[in-house]
Amino acid sequence: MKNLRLKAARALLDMSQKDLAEAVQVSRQTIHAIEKGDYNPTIKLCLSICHVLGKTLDELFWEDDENEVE
Amino acid sequence: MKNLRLKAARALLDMSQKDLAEAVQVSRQTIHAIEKGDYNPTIKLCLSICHVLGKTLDELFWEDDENEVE
DNA sequence: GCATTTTGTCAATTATATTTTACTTTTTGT
DNA sequence: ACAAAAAGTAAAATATAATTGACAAAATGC
Repeated sequence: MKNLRLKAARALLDMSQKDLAEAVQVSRQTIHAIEKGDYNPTIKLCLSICHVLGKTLDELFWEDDENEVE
Repeated sequence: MKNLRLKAARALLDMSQKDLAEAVQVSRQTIHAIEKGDYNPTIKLCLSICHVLGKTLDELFWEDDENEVE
């Protein structure tokens, strides 16, 4: 359920969870929870994250079995 | 803000709001609100809708100014 | 090894997505 | 024109996304 693509995209820009959280104006815990796969963010937040990380929805949030863990 | 692509994709399959609502197990009002653009659904619900309608997240929920009204 | 940053985690609160019921307005078919 | 289905709308209740604060564990740099 982990979103490793999000983690990777963030790493590619050398951003910490805190950096991303501030960029999209949510709490650090929210970013952590999304990466961990604990719960489902709103589409609005997903879009904000995509814009900051320079990715599309399909690239970060489309789910095929290839891109997930656990 | 209206999501006309969702409406169109639904029309293409000859599904009513009620049909789609039942297929993704939410209320008809939720589908209506999403099409109207009133609020932001969760990514999980967006993914369910995509699967039922045979579209990707980018096709239905990516926002460039081309695809929206008002 | 030590200090600092980053990440992981938890509980309690707040904001908001979603439901339910109910009613009105449009659309569609005959 | 009429009936039936579909779509639009609204208020109150419920479920859950997101916040906040605080602390522990792991990673990074010196």
